[in-house]
Amino acid sequence: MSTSRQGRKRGVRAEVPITQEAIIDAAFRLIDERGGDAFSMRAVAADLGVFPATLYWHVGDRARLLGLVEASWASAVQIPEEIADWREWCHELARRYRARAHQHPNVARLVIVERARNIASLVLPDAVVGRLAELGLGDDLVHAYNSLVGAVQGFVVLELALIPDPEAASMLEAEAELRSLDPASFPNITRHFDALADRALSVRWTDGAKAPLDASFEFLIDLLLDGLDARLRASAPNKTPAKSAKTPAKKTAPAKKAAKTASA
Amino acid sequence: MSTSRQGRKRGVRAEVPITQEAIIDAAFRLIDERGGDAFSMRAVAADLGVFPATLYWHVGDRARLLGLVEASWASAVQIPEEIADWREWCHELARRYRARAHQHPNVARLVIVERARNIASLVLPDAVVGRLAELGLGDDLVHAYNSLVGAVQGFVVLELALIPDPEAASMLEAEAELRSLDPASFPNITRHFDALADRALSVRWTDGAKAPLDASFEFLIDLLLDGLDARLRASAPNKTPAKSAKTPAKKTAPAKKAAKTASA
DNA sequence: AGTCCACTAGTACGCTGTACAAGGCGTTGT
DNA sequence: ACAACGCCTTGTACAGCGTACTAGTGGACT
Repeated sequence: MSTSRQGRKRGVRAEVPITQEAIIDAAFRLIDERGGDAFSMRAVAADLGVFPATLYWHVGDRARLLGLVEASWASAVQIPEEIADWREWCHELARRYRARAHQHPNVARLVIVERARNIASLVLPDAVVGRLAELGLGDDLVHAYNSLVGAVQGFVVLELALIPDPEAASMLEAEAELRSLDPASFPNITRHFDALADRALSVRWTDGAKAPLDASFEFLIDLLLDGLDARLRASAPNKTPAKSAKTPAKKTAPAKKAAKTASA
Repeated sequence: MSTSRQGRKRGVRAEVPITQEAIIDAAFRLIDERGGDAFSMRAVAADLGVFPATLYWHVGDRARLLGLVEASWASAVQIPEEIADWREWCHELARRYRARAHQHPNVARLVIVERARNIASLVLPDAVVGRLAELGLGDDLVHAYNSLVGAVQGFVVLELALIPDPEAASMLEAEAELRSLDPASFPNITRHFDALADRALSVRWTDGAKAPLDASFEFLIDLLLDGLDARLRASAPNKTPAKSAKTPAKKTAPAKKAAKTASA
């Protein structure tokens, strides 16, 4: 990785110019390829063949760099266009958000929780607020927003959370430990072990990046949107704010793009 | 905090015996009072008036100590008894879990995401699995479990996530930054700013521990349980697996303990 | 009385984030 | 043409981190 050892003179400029974007890219690659634990100011500087203080000159401290990495990560998730039905729109955005997280799980792990606040990370929230505001939720707007965002982001964080440590031995050890749980202490987990094994949030030994919980995520999103839809229906029974989805439960709904007429 | 400076001779036992529980308690108090950043092996050792190596003798490395702190934290949330209705039961357990997190936010922040896996932290999952298994969800059991656990834990994690840093100055700065967002870039957030200000997940400047999102949490739980209930109703319309809650939407449902006859 | 072992003092190594002085180079002003 | 300034980097330094490691004391047991 390290492109060139330090052999330059004192104030000489690097042969390849050190820009803020180059530093962000290097940090992103470092985290992505070698994991979050490998990320440090020194490691990023070494990757660029540069002393650590250089990073402080260009981007600032560690938290700021992580914030920029977050912005770079989040900027790749596109806001769905041309989806008229608000439920399909929310569903698709959630899918894209999670897909981006699974694309770079090491980055997502660091970035979603640390949440160094930066303006760039507000474009997704703004889009969600805009779509929900059309529904006429009134005072519940902020609660609907928090519920959707919190549940989706939170699920992804927990799904991608590291189990114990990246040693292969300890993974087998974790599996053996879970398989030999005492039925007297944990009667329910042991009884339904086959249904839960390596698929339930605390009953697994494989990383969420390697064993994704796709079906559970779809289930969660459907649960939330069904609940929200029911609430809308109850408060205003005969006013369809958008193309109301009739099928309430059928999961694996194909994301067929509903006509044009987006962005009222 | 530090009880006694190092003045003892080489192999002499500490005047107050150093047990595993004492170390866990010291770590818990340290994190709780001075924040997660203040937590280190050396700081815990200093609090006990002892050298760091002593901790490694009694509990092992940092990850293991954090796992024990998690167990101590989680063991205080009691599983509801004598609540017949499964929805009220789930709601109450979620409330207690979150209440425990808000009781020690600094500890919860560290512990929920790092999730050093330990057996002790499986008693809550086991209880949830047991209650959900009664509903006859079939293959959806694991998905219902993941949805509830993921959403609840995830929401709490994001709610308690630190905003930028604990300086008072930067909080005002963050507020000013959010108040002066460009309406051209973020039209929806700025339009509904009054409804979102300091109450929406990415549009706030106060710590979740100081400004809890109670109403949003209740909203989320209702959403999830309503959705799950609708799913049950749809798959088996005329079989009431438990006392079916009739009111689907009315939030701020008082947690009146429904009769006895728990644990079938 | 002798032996062992549980347990702690103390040291050491390599790592971290980040502040700071020092100095070379391109650009600009005169 | 020459001087001065300011950008950008080198290099050093400091305090703190996790965690091995050795040394050695006291009490318990044989």
